[in-house]
Amino acid sequence: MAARHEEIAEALREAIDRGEYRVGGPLPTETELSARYSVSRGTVRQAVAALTAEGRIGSRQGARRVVLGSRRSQSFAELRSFAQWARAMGRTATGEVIQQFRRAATVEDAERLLVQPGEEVLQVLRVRGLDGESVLLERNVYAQWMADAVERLPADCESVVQALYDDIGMIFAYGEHVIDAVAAGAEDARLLAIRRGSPLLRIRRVTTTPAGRPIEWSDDRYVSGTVSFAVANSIGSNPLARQAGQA
Amino acid sequence: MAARHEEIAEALREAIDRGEYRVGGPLPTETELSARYSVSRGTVRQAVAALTAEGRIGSRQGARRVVLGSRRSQSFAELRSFAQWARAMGRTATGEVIQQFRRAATVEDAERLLVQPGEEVLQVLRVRGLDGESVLLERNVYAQWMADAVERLPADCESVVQALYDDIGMIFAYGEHVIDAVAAGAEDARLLAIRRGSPLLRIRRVTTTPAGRPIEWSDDRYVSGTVSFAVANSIGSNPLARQAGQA
DNA sequence: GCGAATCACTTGTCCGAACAAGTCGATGAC
DNA sequence: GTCATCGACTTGTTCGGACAAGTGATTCGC
Repeated sequence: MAARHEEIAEALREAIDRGEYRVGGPLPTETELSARYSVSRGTVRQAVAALTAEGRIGSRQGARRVVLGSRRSQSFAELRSFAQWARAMGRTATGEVIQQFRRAATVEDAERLLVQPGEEVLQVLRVRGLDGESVLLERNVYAQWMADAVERLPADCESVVQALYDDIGMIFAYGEHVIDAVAAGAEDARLLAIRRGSPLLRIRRVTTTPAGRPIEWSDDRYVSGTVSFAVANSIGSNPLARQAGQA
Repeated sequence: MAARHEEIAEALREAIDRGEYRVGGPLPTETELSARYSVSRGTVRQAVAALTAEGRIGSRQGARRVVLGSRRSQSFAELRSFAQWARAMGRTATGEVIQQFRRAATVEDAERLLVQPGEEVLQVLRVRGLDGESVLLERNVYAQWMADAVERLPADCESVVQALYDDIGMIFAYGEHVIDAVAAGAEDARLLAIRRGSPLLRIRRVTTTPAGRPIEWSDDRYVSGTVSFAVANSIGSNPLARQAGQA
């Protein structure tokens, strides 16, 4: 954290969590904040824009900004890495590779990974746990240029993202996620030790490098009751979009 | 749409959808865009910041911005209104009130709606359909100051949000949502005409006015396979946060 | 007493400038 | 051929200013 506007944003977050600014109450004006932190109004606006995007404060032209709520849960540790998130929550993540093999890319694979159909891809099936309990079944398909590095990982690798960063400097920069609910199939039920037909929260995503190159796509299924996702939206910006159901 | 930076953002969105900028390819530089649209660099940055937040483009210091993907689905029609979303998808939404009564606020109600425990609230149970098929069970609790207006609505009101806006100018400005999966209970199964234990996608949310005053909280349960949610995240900003499971 | 107009204040938009930090290809040394 | 250096280019950060647009309390007229 170097940028001044990030420091200010963090200071405001902490002030809200401390209760310095009451929920439902007003935030100081831009002019007052710029005086307090000795920065220009533009820098203050960058800071409050971040809080607005997080749903912590509301903003309307002409009126003071309003504190909408304080984040009870750790809002760090986001979608990126299961292990990082677990650690931030004070829990321990485990992982185990059940199946791993190379195959030719299907049309679907090719479309998501921006490669040619028939090109080789690496498919991996992992079960992941939290404090010893299995909570997540992960089906990943990696692009060919990533396959070697993934195959070198130990079968019980705790954090894939971290390991790939340490090994080859790979950064998972962007992700696109589709969330829905499905019933556990036979394989799901067996590997997660739950009953067939149990509800699972399914997240399908495509991850890319900072340069926009697709790395992998994944089908993650969480056991009901173990994990939930939170998102804030405002009349101006809607980070989450609802889509019609289709497989 | 009046602001220049919004016009430019929309122009860029359309250009991406048209394929003018290839997926995986670079966007023009800020300097070039500011020349093309005859605006300052700051205005261009506001425009591209919007696309970055939507996950359409990636941005790194020093390198050109990259097109990450074009939104296939209508990215308008967001979390706000079920009916508005359905209409945008070219489908027709229906709604029917199953149950509606006033009761004293529980501690939980009071916390979410920022009112005193014991104060009167209005609870409503609705079933909503898409093209005649029941897909959503909605349990709402409205704050007292909203109760009269809600009770005046017809039982088969198609769009609650729209009706409340037309009646009393009420605007649903901010929402906080928690998403998980649950099994259908007895009541869920009966009202949605599905088997007990079927997976449901559950969205719990609190909605507030532009001034930050809580209007209602809601527990929405979608039949599996009918609706999914999409969200994009980047290394810099994560609109979606994962939370540990707890009821 | 009550509604309408007024007005100070606050946020939104846009400009132009300067410098810092990072990327990426070209150049050059070995 | 390979690798390090360099330099042009691009995005990130911050400043200061000006005006537009909207809010909310006060004042005023009736």
